[in-house]
Amino acid sequence: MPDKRTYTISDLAKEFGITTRTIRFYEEKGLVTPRREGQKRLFTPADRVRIKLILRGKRIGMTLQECVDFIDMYDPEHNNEEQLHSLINDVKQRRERLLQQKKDIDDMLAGLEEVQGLCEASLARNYESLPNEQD
Amino acid sequence: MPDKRTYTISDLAKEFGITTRTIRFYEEKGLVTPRREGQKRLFTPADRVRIKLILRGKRIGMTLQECVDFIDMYDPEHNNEEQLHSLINDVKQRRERLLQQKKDIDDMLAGLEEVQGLCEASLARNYESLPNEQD
DNA sequence: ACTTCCCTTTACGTAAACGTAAACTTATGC
DNA sequence: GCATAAGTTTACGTTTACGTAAAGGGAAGT
Repeated sequence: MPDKRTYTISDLAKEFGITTRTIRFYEEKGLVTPRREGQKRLFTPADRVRIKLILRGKRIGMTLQECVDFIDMYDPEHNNEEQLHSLINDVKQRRERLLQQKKDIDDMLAGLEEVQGLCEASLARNYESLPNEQD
Repeated sequence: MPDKRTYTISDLAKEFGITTRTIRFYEEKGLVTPRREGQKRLFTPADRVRIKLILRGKRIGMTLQECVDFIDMYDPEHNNEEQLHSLINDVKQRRERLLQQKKDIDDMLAGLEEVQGLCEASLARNYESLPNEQD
C-alpha cells in the first residue's frame, strides 16, 4: 500500500523552518498541490519532498521557477524523441551551471582558508608581543 | 609603479556581460568607487576585481550585501583581537554554508546523471523498436 | 553645423519572494 | 460557553536588484 501519511501546513513549516505563508505561497504558484479536508490543507509525502527540493534549489540561488523546472526534469512528461533531446540538452546546460557554481565555491573556500590563516597568524603575533604569566 | 590602467564603464560592462546600469547601481551601493575624469567614471583594476567577486558571489545566490561582506573579509579593518575572533567566526559560518551548498550541488548533479541515464535508455528503446535501413 | 556615440543624472517601473495585518472558521481544553 | 490555538482568505506592503525611459553634456567624424 502507498504511503498514506499526511502533513499539516505547520508540520511542514516547522520541519523546514519556514512560515506557513511561504508554503501557501508555494501552493499559489503551483509548486505543491495539497488536497483539502474541509478547508484545511493535507500535504502528502510527495509534497514534502517537493518542498525539500525547492529549499535545496534556493540554497544555491535558484529562483522558484528554476526549482520547478529542475524538479520537473524527473517527471516523465517527455514522451517523444523531440522532448527527450530537449530534456537532455537542459540537463547538460544545468550541469554546466552547477559545475561553475562548484568551482566558485571552491575558490571561495580557498579564499576563506587564506583569511583564516592570516587571522590566526595575526593573533599569534599579538600573543607573542604581549606579556604573559611565563614572563 | 602600481597598475595605472583604467577602465570605462562600458569596458567592464562588456567584459562581464552586464549593463552599465548595473555598474552604476553597484556604485550607488558603494560596491565600487571609481574616480571621475570630469563626469566620466574611471575604474581601477581593484574595482574590476570587486565586480568579478560580486558576480561570483551572485552566481551562488549571495545577495549583494553578502558579497560585500565576503569581500570585506579580505580587507584589514580588523585591528583588535575582538574583531579578529569575530572575523574567524564569520569565516567559519560562511564555510559551513559553502560546504552545504557544495553538497546540494553534488546531490543535484547526481540527480542529473540519473535523468540523463533514463533519457538515453528511453531513446535507445525507441530506436530498438523502430524499423531502420538495416531491416 | 550636424549627426553619432558614449557618457551622465533623475526618476519611476518591475519581478520575485515572501511579510504582515485584518477578518473569519473550526476544533480543543477547561 | 468561552478562550485559545491552528487553520483559512484577501489584500496591501516590502526588499532586492536592477530595467527603462527622459533629458541632456561632450568629443569625434564628415
